[in-house]
Amino acid sequence: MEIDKRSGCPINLSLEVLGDKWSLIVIRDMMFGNRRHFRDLLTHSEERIASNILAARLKHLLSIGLITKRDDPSHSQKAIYSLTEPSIQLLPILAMIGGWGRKHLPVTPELSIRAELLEDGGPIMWEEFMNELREIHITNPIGGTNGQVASSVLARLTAAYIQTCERMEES
Amino acid sequence: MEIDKRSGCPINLSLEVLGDKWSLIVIRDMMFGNRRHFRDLLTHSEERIASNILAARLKHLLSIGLITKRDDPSHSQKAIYSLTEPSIQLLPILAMIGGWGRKHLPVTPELSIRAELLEDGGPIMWEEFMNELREIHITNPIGGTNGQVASSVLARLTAAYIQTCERMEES
DNA sequence: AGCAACCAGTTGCAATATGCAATTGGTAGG
DNA sequence: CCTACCAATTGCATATTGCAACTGGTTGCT
Repeated sequence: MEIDKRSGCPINLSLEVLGDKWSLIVIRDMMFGNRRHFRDLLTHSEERIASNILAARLKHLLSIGLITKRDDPSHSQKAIYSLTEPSIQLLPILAMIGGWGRKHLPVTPELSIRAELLEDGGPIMWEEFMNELREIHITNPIGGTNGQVASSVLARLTAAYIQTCERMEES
Repeated sequence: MEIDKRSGCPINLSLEVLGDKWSLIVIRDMMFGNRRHFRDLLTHSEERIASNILAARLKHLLSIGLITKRDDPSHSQKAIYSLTEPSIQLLPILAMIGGWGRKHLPVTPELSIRAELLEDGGPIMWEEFMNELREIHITNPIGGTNGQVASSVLARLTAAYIQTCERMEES
């Protein structure tokens, strides 16, 4: 991949790690769409990522510790990808990037719901959400896969989002 | 360049516009290093961007309205690049990206000074800084080029930064 | 047992983007 | 007139992305 080390500037290093068109999309889907399997990330995303690129991104994110990979006990060849503390701490940045895009770019209203909720919620909601993510991805990464999560913020966000996605897939 | 429109999601659109390895670096140098000319951006940056790539990025940023270009009255073929309101509003995001990198990546302490000051300053300082940027880049884009700016925040930030850069160029 | 559907990827190949060095046409100052 | 500087551009090698088809394996159903 890329291990240039162009400079040790924090912004530059962050960009060397996350500054491409797909890494943050993958993290976004894991974070807000609760997508934890290869197939989920591949097919249920708006942007139709190609399988080889998804594989490369996951490998890369894995190698720098932004996600982890576990076997899914329910299916011998299924893998569960989880966020880690560093990637969970990207939440405020993703929230602000969404807010910026919503303000300055030609976004689709339906797909902006998530960004809008996050923006309205502010730092307090972000903290709450991050705690839920820690629970789901770090404390109990296996159980969090299916729907038994009682997390209110994630539930609120994904409900609106998944509904929209499915509505758009039909049409 | 790229006008895919993979989806209208705010995060995705932002990434389509800024999700590469150089665009935010250029904005960073204009914003925090007060670099307004091609030559400045080309040679006085840590990461040694190539001239063709810098030209392509500037053209791209220009085309989407994140920067503007004016003739420099002091030199007929010199151009002054300025930030616009949308790119000035990227400041909090750059500040947070810097903070994240500082926390999770192997940054160089000297080059982290800027990110540290920004982080410590918090949203209040960001507002102040953004107002200074509006003054320098929008209200009075020509005069702001050389050193007569009395802006305290920018002065504080760039002083530490430029000093470091020069120290490193010597060695 | 047999078969279709699903699983996480991999492969080959074309299209794009990036990185580097050299060069361009023009201006400024001495 | 000559050197230094200006904002790029060109040609060419390498790296990354994007697309479609395919792999080897597992699961659930009948």
